[in-house]
Order: sequence, then structure tokens, then C-alpha cells
Amino acid sequence: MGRRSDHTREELRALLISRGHALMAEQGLAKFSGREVAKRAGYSVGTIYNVFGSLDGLIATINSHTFSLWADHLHKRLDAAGEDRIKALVEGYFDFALEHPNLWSAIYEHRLAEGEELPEREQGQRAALTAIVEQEVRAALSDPDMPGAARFARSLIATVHGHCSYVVSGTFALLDEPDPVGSALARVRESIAAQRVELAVTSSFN
Amino acid sequence: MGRRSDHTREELRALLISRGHALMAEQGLAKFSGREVAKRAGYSVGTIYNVFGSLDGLIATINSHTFSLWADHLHKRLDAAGEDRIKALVEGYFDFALEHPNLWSAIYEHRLAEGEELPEREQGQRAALTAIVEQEVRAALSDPDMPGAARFARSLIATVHGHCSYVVSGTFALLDEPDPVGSALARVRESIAAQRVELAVTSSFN
DNA sequence: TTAAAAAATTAGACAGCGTTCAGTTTTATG
DNA sequence: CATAAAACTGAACGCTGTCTAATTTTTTAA
Repeated sequence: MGRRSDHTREELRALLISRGHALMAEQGLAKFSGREVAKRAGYSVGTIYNVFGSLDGLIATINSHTFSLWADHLHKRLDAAGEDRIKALVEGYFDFALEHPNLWSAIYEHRLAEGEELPEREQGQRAALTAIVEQEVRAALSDPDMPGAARFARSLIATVHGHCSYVVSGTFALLDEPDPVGSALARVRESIAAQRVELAVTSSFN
Repeated sequence: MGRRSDHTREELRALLISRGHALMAEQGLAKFSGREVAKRAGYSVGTIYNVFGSLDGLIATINSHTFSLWADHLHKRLDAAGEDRIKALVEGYFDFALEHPNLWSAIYEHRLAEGEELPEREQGQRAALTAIVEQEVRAALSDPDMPGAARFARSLIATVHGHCSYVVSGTFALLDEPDPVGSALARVRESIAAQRVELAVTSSFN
């Protein structure tokens, strides 16, 4: 078969991402198959290479889309949050991962081939999540312009990420941790409190 | 060919682990191949299934072996450490991962098939690492019998792990973090300090 | 209106993978 | 010495990602 007009280029792109996303959610990266995605979309394998350049390209796009869903989830959680926005953030981080463990894990299991880079559009999708956290952390710091606030926020993301990845991978279950979210939140609070104190001490010398 | 006597069962087991470990270090889990391991050992694929039951079994064994090397590495670092043992621990955690990124990543990328469990021997190899950290954290807490010290230690491992996995996967690089080890160490210190304060406060009421 | 060029899509080939299993050879048992 | 058990191979199966030649459709240009 040759050229078809069932879908525009954009529609076809969206279709493949959608089907691919569904397959990733069902099976995880290890059992993900480009051929299966194509079959579900009603196209042949080659089309993936035509649209995304490579299978890695499709997977990266699927993962970037997961980032977007994750950011949406955090926004909703924050909109519904009361005073304790940091808690909402940490809980939102965790429950997205636990609701979609395969999608979430795929983000971290997939590596781009050396030399490859994400298209700008996708870098933006991924950076959005960091931006949300940075904003909230700044607010919690009382001095939103604290030097190094961005780095500090990323470090807190890493802290929560570590706890979350232990939960999703089952490591924490094995270690019989009753409340991983609570632990992560406790660590985050301790670090934020430490920054506040440091700030207070610094200020008192001015 | 039928039965051979080139190696005893134990030798054969060790040989396959050794070759498999080397391949894992070179190529990472994504490109790991049981056939290639067998070829390098001078046996056919089937032998892996004969010795380890499944390819997953071999991979799990390789990963457990990595845990042992990692624990050895930490012990060496601690033996050479001065007063600041927590720093030695955090740095030891990171530089093992950075020296052997493929081996280290494989640990967290590999999931046992549902229903499968690690043999006791391997569970022990993995638990050893946690035990080292727990001991050092207890020492740093001044009250080694603090309730929840074990959970707290594991939470600190998760904290460091999060930072480390961002470095190894390149996520932090994307975000231009100049000193991930320093960040991780700072977070750990903050949390340990917080426990000390809490302890002091609690004690003052007795 | 039509001829030529470009784009989209497929089918098939290729080499590799994990897994299984019948068959063969060696070792151990009685 | 005969038989049973264990170890090992080789080939088959169905799957994978990747690439390319061929085909069809759409677009462009004359």
C-alpha cells in the first residue's frame, strides 16, 4: 500500500502517541513494542520511523507526554490544596507515580542513544514539572529570591524522587516501610526548615 | 555435545556470573544478552537455563553481586575515612555508581517477574548495604537506640539514591547542577541535625 | 490537462533475541 | 555391567528493531 489520507500528519502523530502511551501503561518499557503500537494504530512499523525517526524517538515523545500529564496532576492537587502546599506537592508526586507505575518508570528507564537530544518542545514539557516545584519551594522559603533556591528545589525533587522510586520498584515494601510518603515529606520539611534557619541567622548579622 | 567436565557446578556458576557481570558493565541491561554471556563462557544458551533457571535469575544474581562489590567499596571508603564518616558514606555511594554506571543502573532497571523471589543468599547480599548505612547513621545520631533509627536510615538512603540516580541518568546535567554530591550530603546533614534537635527537645522534658 | 517529482506507506528481508525441548553424551548409581 | 540421572547442545519458534525496494497517492510544474 502506498500513500493514504486517513489522517493528517498531526493526527497520525497524535494517534501513535496515544496508542503507544496506552501500551506503555499496560506493559511497561521492557515489553513495549513498536510493532504492536503500529498494529494498534492500523499502520505498519515503518510508519513509526517515518514519523518519529526511530523507535527511541517515539518512546521519548511518549515519556514527555507523561511529564505533561504529571504536571497537570500536580496543578490539580495544588488547586485543591489548603495551606500545606508542600504536602500536596509531595503527595501529588507520589500518587501519580503509583497510579501509573509503568508510565512513570519508563521515564527513568529509557535513555536516549548517545548523541541524540530531545526536541525543544519536549524539553519544555519536562522542565514544566521542575518549574512547578521551584515556585512552591520558593514560596515556602519566605525569601523567594534566596540565592540557590533553584538548585535547592531540584535537590528536594531528587529527595522525593528517591523515596518514590523505592516505592514503585518495591524496594521499600521489602524493607517494610509503612509510610514512604510521610518519610519523604519529613525529609523535605527538615531541609526547608534548615534553609529558613540559615536565612534567619544570616539576616541577624545585617 | 553432552555432559562435560570442564568445570564443576560451582565453577560454571561463577564463570557465568563473571562473564555476565563483564557484559553488563560494558553494555548495560538494555543490551544485555544471555546468548552473548553463554558464548563468552564457551557454553550454549541452554546452560544458563540449566544453572539459573531463567535469564532473569542470572541477571538477579549479577545484580546481587554488584551489591556485594558496592558494599566492599563502602567498607574501604569508611576504613579510610576520618571523622566525617557520613561524608565518606555519601561519597562512596556516588562514586561507585559513577564508576560503574551500567552495573549500578541495572540494579534498579531490572524487575523480577511477578511471583518470583530472590533466594535468601542474594537477599543477604543486598541487605548488607543497608546495614552499613544504618550502623553509621545510628552512630551519627548520638543515641544509637533512637526509635525509628532504621527507618530513618533507609529514608536517608532514598534521599541519596534520588540524587545519585539523577546524576547517572543525566537528568541533573540537563539542569546544570554543579555539585550533586554536595547537595545530597547537605540534605542528609540537615535531616540528621533535625533528629538531634528533636532528641534534645524530647530529652529536656524528662 | 498532463507529466514528472515528491511524499507516504507497505511488505519483506535481516540479524538478533529469549525460551523451550528432543536428542546426545557423560557421569553416577546399584 | 546395566541402568538411571544429569549436563549440554543445537535447532526450532515466535518475537524484536531496523532498513530498503517497491508501490501508490498527492503535489507541483509546464
